[in-house]
Amino acid sequence: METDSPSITELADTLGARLRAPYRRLQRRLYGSLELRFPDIRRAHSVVFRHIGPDGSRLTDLAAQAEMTKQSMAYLIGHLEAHGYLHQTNHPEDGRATLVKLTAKGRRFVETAAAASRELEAEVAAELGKARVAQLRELLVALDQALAKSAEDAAG
Amino acid sequence: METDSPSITELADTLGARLRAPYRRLQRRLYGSLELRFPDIRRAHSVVFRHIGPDGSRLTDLAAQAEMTKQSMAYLIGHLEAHGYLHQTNHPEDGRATLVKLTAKGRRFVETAAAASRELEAEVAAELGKARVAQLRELLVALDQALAKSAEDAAG
DNA sequence: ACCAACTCGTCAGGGCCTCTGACTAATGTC
DNA sequence: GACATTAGTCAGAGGCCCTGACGAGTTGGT
Repeated sequence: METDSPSITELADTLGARLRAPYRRLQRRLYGSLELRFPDIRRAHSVVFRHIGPDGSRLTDLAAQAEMTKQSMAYLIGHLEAHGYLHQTNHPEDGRATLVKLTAKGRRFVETAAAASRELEAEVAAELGKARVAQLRELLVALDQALAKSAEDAAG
Repeated sequence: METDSPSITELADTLGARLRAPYRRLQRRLYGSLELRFPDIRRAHSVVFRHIGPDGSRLTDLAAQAEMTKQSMAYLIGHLEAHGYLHQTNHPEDGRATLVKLTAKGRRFVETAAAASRELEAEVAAELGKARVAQLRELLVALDQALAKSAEDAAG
């Protein structure tokens, strides 16, 4: 209370800090609105829903897309299957593989999350105006590409 | 809805996804460049450096600013103290409290991280141009405020 | 000056999420 | 058919965050 001294790094006003603040806020709002209806789903599970294909995906592919180990992905999938969001079957073309698919409940979650996301974005648009939101989106895509490009240059 | 695309949610093109991509990339680049020189420091520790004041901070204040429990903050501080980035002393004005301060090594880390951040940002500016980076910053601040405001409205 | 209420930080314990290493079973290659 | 590769599992560990309970110190009312 007494030492209200300003933090060190936050003063640096890095681009990362500027990105982090709204990202965290958005996350909290979104998961906050979903946790009542889908209490089994936690943040870690979002990578599964983010990458799973409409016709199902292999565990290995999901793990690769999420940039995590197969074991970790299996842990997440196990939880979601136990709670009825996914089901696993033998892959029809590869006896080693499993095919992970959304159940009806899983699809319902994805749709609810998407709707909540759209609603949040509408609130933002009401504050900022559609034009500025569009501009922000465009700049974020450009930023991502710029980072990808300069990473390549650094590696090459 | 029944497309052949590899992902479901990523298609939704949410603002969160647009924010996440460059944020993650930035994080990876930044921590990647630091881990060789400061292998003891992991991502979880960043909240300590982010909030610690130039004259030190109390554990309780750091925990509150990081929005975590005092126990969790103590865990992080313990690690950083063990590796020489922080030191703890009795608080001169409150016998219950400790004062957590950066050591010289800790300050070196903060400065190195800030420099790496500036360098990354320069690379981005080289791609996008200074004007667009400034515009992006401004929009990110506006977005954060918009989210804060609409959260208030929802709560009130 | 006292005592109750509060606050600071710690100890103990647990859960979630991710990792590494070792393994089996199925597939692909020669 | 022999061998390397790939899909996924089992076992174990560590990192990071939580809750609950606690002793020590501070604060405010009387």
